[in-house]
Amino acid sequence: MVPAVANRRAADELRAFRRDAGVSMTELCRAIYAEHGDSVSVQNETIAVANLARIVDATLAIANRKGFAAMSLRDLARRTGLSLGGLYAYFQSKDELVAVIQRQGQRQIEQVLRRQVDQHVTARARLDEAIRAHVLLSEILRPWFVFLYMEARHLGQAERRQAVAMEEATEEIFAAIIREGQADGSFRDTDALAAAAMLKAVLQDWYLKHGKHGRRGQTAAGYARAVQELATRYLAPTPMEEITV
Amino acid sequence: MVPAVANRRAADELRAFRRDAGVSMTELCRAIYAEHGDSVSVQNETIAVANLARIVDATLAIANRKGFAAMSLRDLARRTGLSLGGLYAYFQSKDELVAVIQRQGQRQIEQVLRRQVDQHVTARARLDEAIRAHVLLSEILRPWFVFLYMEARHLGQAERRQAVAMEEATEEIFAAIIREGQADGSFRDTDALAAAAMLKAVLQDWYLKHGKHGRRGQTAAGYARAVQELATRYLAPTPMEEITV
DNA sequence: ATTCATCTATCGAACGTTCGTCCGATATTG
DNA sequence: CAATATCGGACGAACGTTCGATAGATGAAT
Repeated sequence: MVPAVANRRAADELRAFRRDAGVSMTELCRAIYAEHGDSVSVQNETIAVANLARIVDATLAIANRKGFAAMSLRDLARRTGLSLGGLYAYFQSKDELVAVIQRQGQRQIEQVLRRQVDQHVTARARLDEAIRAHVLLSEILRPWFVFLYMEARHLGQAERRQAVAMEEATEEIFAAIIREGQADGSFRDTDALAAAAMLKAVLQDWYLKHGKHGRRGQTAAGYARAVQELATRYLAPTPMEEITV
Repeated sequence: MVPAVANRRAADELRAFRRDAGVSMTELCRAIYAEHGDSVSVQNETIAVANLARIVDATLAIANRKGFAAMSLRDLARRTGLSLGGLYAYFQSKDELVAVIQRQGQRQIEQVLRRQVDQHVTARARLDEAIRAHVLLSEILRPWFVFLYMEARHLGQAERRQAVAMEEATEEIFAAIIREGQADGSFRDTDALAAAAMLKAVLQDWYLKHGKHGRRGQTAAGYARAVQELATRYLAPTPMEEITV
């Protein structure tokens, strides 16, 4: 296939996923407003969600570039167009802002991942879909994924503990699928959790090193296929004559 | 093998590597003093190197926990036992401190990696050694590796550009070995750079998620073997009868 | 051996800036 | 006109950085 055609197909696949998965900045901010409405003193939902989206968008953009700790609320005010005082109508403190983004991001990501995986039956298909969904979702919500990864270690103890738990839950989705495949003989017998951890590391590279992959002409859909192939080869049942290693 | 025995062997391997590779905090700080002596106003080398070691050690510890931006020089003074003014005998500004640690860390890591790889001849042996050396070195210098990874994006443009270049150079070490193996038929034909990138992602997981691996009882030497197996299976030449994919 | 002058490494108070946060004033809306 | 949403200046705390003071070591002169 000509590269240009492959790129177009990859873009199509991404667009279709975005539509089906139903994730967007607006949707996520509506969820934040619904759940943390107490912290938001603005009553009008339309206004509140729109401004929350600008605030979250700007926070992710600035924090991705220079880190949340180095982002000042004056940076945030400038980029959102709101004033310093105006910002405080949407969160109680800078610390609460990072906590809200963390919690809502974790929840949505895990939801989408589970929903996508559950549309398939066989272990092979479920593993491929988990990989594909993770890459495409992290492409759509890249700043959000980077923020969750980079800022988790700077949270308070309780919040950090929960972030770690949520991340291991995502890993366990992969491990469970691998164990299913081992039970029905489609995957070889190896430490499922360790295999899941390695797959996850490769999946995270997609959004953490986005610049590099982009420079190399890699697409999200293409990367997903490469990781699927890695999983396939790593987990392929060992032929009898090769057991003597 | 009983786990306790395996753990002991793993610890032995790590100790042997530490001795052979000849890397240590003191050695690295001696290199910093030799190269950035202009910024250090302290003449006595023994004193200077000892205090540099305390400063670098404390910087890495604090930055790993809450990020370099959130580390104040008062934090650093408390942990090193030096005063605010005393710190400034060892660097000209907080920004210079992060830049020095970055540059010296990058240099030493790449040196050790190349030296270890060049002790072997065949592509298989060189790849296995590159993987082993990366895991063991990142185990010894874990705070340093984490610092390089997490704080690179907060540097100035010029410094960041160089950090990215150095990281891709490390990746190219792996890619070159894979190409050698493809040329002599010991590895299958696939995108060598993409394969190197995936391996590197898995290698980075070892130090970025150190807590998780530790909790699961994984050792550095054991992790290295797991990654070697991943590389072996992913790069194994495809048997004739399976080509019809 | 003692003294004194010099040099070195370290100290910690102080400076100007910027930070997160608050709150009375103002603009906008139904 | 009342309610709501936003504004921007002000506040104390904490920041990176500077600099004159100081304690200890060194070495030459007495």
